Parts: sequence; C-alpha cells; structure tokens
Amino acid sequence: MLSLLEKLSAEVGKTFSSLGLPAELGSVRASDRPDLCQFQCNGAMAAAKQAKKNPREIAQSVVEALSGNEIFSKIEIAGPGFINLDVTDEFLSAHLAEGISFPQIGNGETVIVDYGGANIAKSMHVGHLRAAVIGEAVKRSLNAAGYKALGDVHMGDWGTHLGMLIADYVRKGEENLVLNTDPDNPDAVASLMEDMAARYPKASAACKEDEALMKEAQETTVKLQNKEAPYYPIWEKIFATSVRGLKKTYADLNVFFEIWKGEACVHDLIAPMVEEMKQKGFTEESDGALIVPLAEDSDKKEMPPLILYKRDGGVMYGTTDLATLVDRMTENKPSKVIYVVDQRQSLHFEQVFRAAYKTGIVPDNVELTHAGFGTMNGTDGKPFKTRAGGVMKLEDLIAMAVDKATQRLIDAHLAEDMNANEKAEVARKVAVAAIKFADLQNARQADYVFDLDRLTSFEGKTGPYLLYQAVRIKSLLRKAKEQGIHVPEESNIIIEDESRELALLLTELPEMFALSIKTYAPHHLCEYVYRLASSFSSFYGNCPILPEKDETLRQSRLALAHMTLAQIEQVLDLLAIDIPDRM
RNA sequence: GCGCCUGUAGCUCAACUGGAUAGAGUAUCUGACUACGGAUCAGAAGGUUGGGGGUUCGAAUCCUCCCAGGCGCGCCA
Repeated sequence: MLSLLEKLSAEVGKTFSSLGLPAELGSVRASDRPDLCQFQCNGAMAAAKQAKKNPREIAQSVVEALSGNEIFSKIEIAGPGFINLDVTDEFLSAHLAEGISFPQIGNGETVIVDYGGANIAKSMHVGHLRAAVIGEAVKRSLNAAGYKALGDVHMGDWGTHLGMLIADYVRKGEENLVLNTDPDNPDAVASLMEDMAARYPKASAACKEDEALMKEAQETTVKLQNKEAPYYPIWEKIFATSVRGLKKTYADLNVFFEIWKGEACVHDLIAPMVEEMKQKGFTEESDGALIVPLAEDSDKKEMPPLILYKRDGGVMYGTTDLATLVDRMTENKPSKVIYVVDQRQSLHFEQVFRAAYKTGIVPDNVELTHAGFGTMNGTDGKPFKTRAGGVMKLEDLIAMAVDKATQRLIDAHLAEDMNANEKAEVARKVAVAAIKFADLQNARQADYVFDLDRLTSFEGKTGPYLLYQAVRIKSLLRKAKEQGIHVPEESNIIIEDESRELALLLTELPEMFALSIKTYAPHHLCEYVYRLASSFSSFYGNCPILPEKDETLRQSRLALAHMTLAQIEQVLDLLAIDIPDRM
C-alpha cells in the first residue's frame, strides 16, 4: 500500500520522466509553508542545476504537463522554482479510507538490539533511562517494520565490581545474607538488592583506599571466574536475585528483554575464540598483553588495538563484547546488531566492530551499528549528580513522579470513583508517560539536561498531554456508544475546513515512521504524535462531534476521531507508553 | 597533542538530512461560547541559529578559520 506522498511522488515523477528528467526529482514532500500549499516538489531546481537551465522554465513545463491531473486541486509555481500542490478533498478522503499502516521495511530478518547495560548487584540509576527507553522504542519499531527484533539486556555481571562485593560478604562472614535469599520471594529480592546497593559503594571505596583489599577483590574475581566455591555459588544467587530486581524496574518502564544474558554466560566462549584468532594470525603480543592490531594505513586518527588479555591474564570488555558476538552469530544469526549505548563508547565500538569484521567473527553482510546517545547533564551542564553527589536511583525518580500524578488525580477530583488499584495504575501510567516522553523527545545523539521538573511535568508537550487526548477520544467514543450512535471503523471521512489539517497529518505516519527507523531516532515519532494530538485537540475545540445534528457529518467526525485515536495508540505502543482508559 | 560531539527565543528542546517567513513547550501577558473531559483551546510578545569568511538560485544544515563547553584517546566497564 502506498503512502500519500508515494502516490504524489509517483504522479509527479512520471511527469518528470515524460519530460526526459530523472523521475526521482519528482519527489513530493509535505509543505514547509502550509499557508501556501499542502505539498511541494523541489525537483525542478535540482534538475535545473544539472541541466544548467532556468528552474522556473522547467517548473513551468512540469506544471503544464501535470495540469488536468484530477488528484490535484492546485498546481502552481512559486519562488525560484518550487512546485506547490494541493490535493482534492475527494482524493484525500479516498486515501484515508484505504487505511494507513506502517511500511514493511524488513523481511523477517532477525535484528538484535542491545540496550540494557545494567549491572547486577547495583541499583539502576537515571543514567540507565535513556538506553532503556530508546532501545525499547527502536526494538518495537523494528518489529512493526517487519523485522524480528530481539532485545538483549547484556548485563554487566562478571567484572571486578562483583569481586569487590563478594569479597566483602565473605570477609565479614555475611555470605548467608546472600545464600539464604529466595529469588522467588519479591520481598527477599528487594531486601537483598537494597543491601547490595548500599554495600557496593562502601566496598568499592574501601578497595580504592586499601591496596590489600583491592588485591583481595581482584583475586576473588579470578576465583569467581574459575567458578570456585564459595564465590561462584554466591555469585549465582546474586545473579538470580538481581535479574528479578532488574526485571521489575525495567517492567515499571514497560521495558522487556527477550534475551537475559550477560557477560558471564559468554565467558566460556572466550578461550576458544582467542585460540582461533591466534591460529589465524590476527593477534600479537604487546607489553605482555595479547592484542588485535586494528590500525590501517587509511586511518586519519590513531586507532588503538583491542586488548584480548591484559598483562595479568584478565579479559577486558572488548573481549567479552567479541565473545558475545560469537554467541549471537551462532545462536540468533542476526542480520543487524544495534547497540543503544552512550555516545562516549563510540571508539570502543569502532574497535569491536573492526575486530569482529577483520577476524571473521561477523561476516561483512551483517550490519553492526552503534546508535549512541548523548550524555545526561545536570542543569549546570556537567554530568548529572544529585545534591548528595550520587546519582539518582531510577526507582526514586519513578516514585516521585507517581506521587505527583496521584496528587494531581486527587486535586482534580478525578479519582473519586476509582478504587485504590485503579488509582495506582492510572498514576503509574501518567508518571511513566511523563518520564519516558520527556526523555524520548530529545534527539538521540544530543546531550540532554536532566531536569526533574521537566521529567515530572504533565502539561504542554508531555506524555500526559498525549494520554489526555487519547483518553478524551476514548471517552467520546464511549459516550457515542451509550447514546446508541454507531461508530464506523473506516467510513468516508468528509474533509471540512476544520479537519483538513488533521486529515493531512494522518497521512504522514508512514514517512515519520520510516524516518525514525532509518535513523534509529524515536524522537521523530514523538514529534509526530504530539502534532497529531495537538491538531486533534484543536479540531475538537472548534468543531462539535456528538451534538452535530447532521448525521453524515457526525459519522465523519467520529470516524476521524477514531482514526486519530488508533494512530496515537499505535505510536505510543511503539514508544512503550501505556494509555489508561480514564485519567 | 590527536580525534569525536555540542552551541538555535529567558529556560528546555525541534527543524523530515540543502528549501520559501527557523518551529514547539515552558515562563510572562491577554482572552475562551454553560457543545462532547480546562492535564484543554485561541492569541500576543520573545531570534544577527556562538562569531568571521566561503560554496550556490537558496545555508541552522556543507567547507574553512576563530571562540566557548563536553567527551574519548592499550591493560576499568
């Protein structure tokens, strides 16, 4: 099914071809000047540049050839050679009646989206928010586009930080705190998570001050990695418990992973992988470490090698990342792997990708992408810290927003007939929508300022605004049903002056979706769904729906409302934002 | 030192990858008909896109030089 812009581009493209010009130049886009026209084609100017002709002359011949085409109600030339177009209301209406759907870009290929990075035994903080919400949206979008996308949490579960923590338990004789925890008991999980979250920073600080403790932690790490008792059994319990804890926090944000693997589970793949790389001659010894040189003559900048084994025989996270790719290529056979990870890791991923291609771990036709995101800064422009100097826990942030949403429900007398469960659920949905939308609407690559007030704001361009518009349409449709008014799913929508803008906007979904897929940038979806909700709200404000006496018009307006709701629901589902029935 | 990123309205952010008069939200000011939910709607004001030079019909966007900030550069992850 073609989108509206594809249909128009095909039409104008044909005309370009008939004049001996490249059809691609007939590409039509939504107008930048809605006051002048609905759509524009800029190809005449590009054609003029190529052919060294006058752009207005080319535009003139295109316009002449196009005139008489009955889908356009206006065709004119403006400025240096813009071709401005309006479509007829009949054409727009017929197009809407076909239904609007997501373009199918994929063909069932497996794609892995790596967007977790949470560490076990540590509580999640606001720094994990961006990866989680962007990654989930990217994954859901890829699925909607026809790929089989799998989210991988890729936990940090095998490093020195666990050595420090486990050594601390053992030294204090408190390992039973861990060993006696039942991972199936949520209270026990919460209590151990809390203990570890408090214990780790102290243990880590102690190691930094005391060399003997650090040495002990490093030895513990080695013993752990050799799966020795009691270290490994303690680790297993920490792992099982942490997974429950992390799943809960991620679930609070509507984030779900298909693959719950970490660094530990590829540990056994490392030795054979390195052995093979050695035999194929990809490795070198350097200062006692085993490395893969990655520099190439064409490099403009310095490209450090990837270290497989450190001088002391330990592995680095580059090694683990390569082993993870080995695992993925054998287990999942993806056609793409997308890493939604902090932009600061870009050099690291460049190294890993080079090493993976060079050594043949990943064949050239598999695409490896680092979809990096910007750093989260405080309002002072520096990397975000709370007043206490630490980083705010994700759970605390959510709790604050939920409190505020609950208060709002009470203040506005909206919750009076809700039971406690419903009230809590609505408040949670509002809070999560606020946090996620505030984060997601920022361009992926740019740094952004962590502003608590903005993340928990419910008015203006926010998640709750979108929920509100959706809820209001739901309420409208409920009322219609109560009054015995039939709501047609796909009826003829009559284009009116008050609804034309909304109708045109509804046709843009495929392009906005494709753009957000192509660039792994969900903020385009945010922008679109906000414009849509806002346009509906404006329509709703100056055009009565249920009170309308003319039945045909009422049906048409209801159908438009229904279609708008459907799109808001679809897009918010991609962004993993839930809509309540009431709020 | 080398490399990457950022600089847009008081504040927080967009701008469909080179298009026309750079758009939103917020804060400020003004207004909204007992019509369907005021977490709303309509309007006003707010800009030399950090600065200079260049490329061209056309630049926030591309090139170049400055200025300011952030980040990364072999044994942490």
